[in-house]
Amino acid sequence: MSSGQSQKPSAEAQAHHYDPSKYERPSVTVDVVMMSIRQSDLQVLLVKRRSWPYEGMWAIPGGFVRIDESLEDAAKRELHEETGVQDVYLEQLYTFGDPGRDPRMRVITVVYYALLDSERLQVRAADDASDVGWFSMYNLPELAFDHAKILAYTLQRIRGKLEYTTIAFNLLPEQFTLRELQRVYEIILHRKLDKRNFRKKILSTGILEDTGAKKMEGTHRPARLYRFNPAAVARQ
Amino acid sequence: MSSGQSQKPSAEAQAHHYDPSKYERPSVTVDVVMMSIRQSDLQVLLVKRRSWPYEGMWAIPGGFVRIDESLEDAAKRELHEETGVQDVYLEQLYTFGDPGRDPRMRVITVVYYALLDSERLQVRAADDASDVGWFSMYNLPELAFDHAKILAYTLQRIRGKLEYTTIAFNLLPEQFTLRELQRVYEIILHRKLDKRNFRKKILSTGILEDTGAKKMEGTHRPARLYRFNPAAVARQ
DNA sequence: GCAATAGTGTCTCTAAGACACTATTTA
DNA sequence: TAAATAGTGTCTTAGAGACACTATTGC
Repeated sequence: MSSGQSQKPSAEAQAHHYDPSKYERPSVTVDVVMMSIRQSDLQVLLVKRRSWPYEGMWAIPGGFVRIDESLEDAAKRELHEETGVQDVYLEQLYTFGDPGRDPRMRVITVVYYALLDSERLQVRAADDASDVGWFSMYNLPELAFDHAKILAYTLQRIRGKLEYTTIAFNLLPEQFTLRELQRVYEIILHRKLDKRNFRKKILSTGILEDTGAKKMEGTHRPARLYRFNPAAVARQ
Repeated sequence: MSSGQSQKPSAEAQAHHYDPSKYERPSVTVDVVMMSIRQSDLQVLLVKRRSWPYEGMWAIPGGFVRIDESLEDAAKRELHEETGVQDVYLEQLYTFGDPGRDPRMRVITVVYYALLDSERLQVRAADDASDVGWFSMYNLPELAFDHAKILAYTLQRIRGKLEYTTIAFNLLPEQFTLRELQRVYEIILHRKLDKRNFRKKILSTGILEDTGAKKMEGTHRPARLYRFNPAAVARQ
């Protein structure tokens, strides 16, 4: 049970009168892996540590879960504080809680990841004053705690989800071309995809809606702009 | 970051001298969804609550995470206490932490699930004295807390994993017939599978090894006994 | 030889992947 | 008309699923 009392017969006596306040409790934090497509690359937002332990190293942003907020609310708050954006795709990744992962005390961290449309981020581009920065998921700096492991696991997860979900759309603005969508897939999967097969597959699912508009850019044929059609996903 | 200190510039002053002991902390428990194939059914081990809240209702077994044990160790301990078995397939499912999910206090629970070979369980069959019982995942009693939601999510997860992993083997003894393996798939997916297609697909993966032995049982042709070959999985 | 379960092969259909040319725009 | 990117179709192959009969055992 997920409760304050154990129900095992073997431990019944203590369990029944268990007072959790008597026991030392771990701290619970929420860390948020915020990713976006920037400079044709999959990048993650990291913060630089200013004190022991791991002073000067980069870390995934996070903080304590407040006593009256849900885990997801804590993650949303963290996300908003760091990037200023709201209404973002957010998903729980995994909970890491090995004793000793933080030398100061026992910390259990529930990790979420967020996929951000870079266009909505540009507002806070000046944020890069000092100790917050975007890094390529393929070329990370030295990371504090077990954060290298967490980012490796995140990448694995979003690659898996890319195949059978619509998470890629969260990295693009509302309207986008098929080529832009293909680039998102290529960047995350880290390999080239065949243009004809990609378009055939995506369009055959029916999850895209032609907006009728075209993206004029440069001295070449303009591309159609599509829009994600959530209704089509539900229909499947 | 997954640590005791926030690194946001905005909160730097407090963050730098943050003392987590000043704040009210949530409790952290580990709940374990223990499942096994029993009576041609997918069953789950539940414990009956003896006190408020949800008195008399059934719940997923669980307990507090000790300050010096990992989450997985806590889950293993819980599993061993309830079933007496060790070396079991165990995987983290999800972390549930909405405020109010336990009316007594803020409890964040990291849920694991375990798939047990029913043959190894028979030793403790007499355990069903009073407040521990096996229930069909398809016909659950009224459950305490948010445990109905947790079990629904568990079923969804193992169905997904069945397709692209080898978790099914954890529900069978070391040697088993193809018919027995097919029954495991049918019970979890909750639909009939075609015998020829099932055998073709499983055997084509090469993850099974013919033991040479046969299972004689009843008045009919005996079936070949196979063994799971983990080496073949790695090779894939 | 009867009852009961084990074990086997073919055909169809769909989806994935390899692969190269035409269309449209601006300068 | 040149440069640059958008957009399109066919063939092959692999895997999924529908489908029915023969093989082996104990009694």
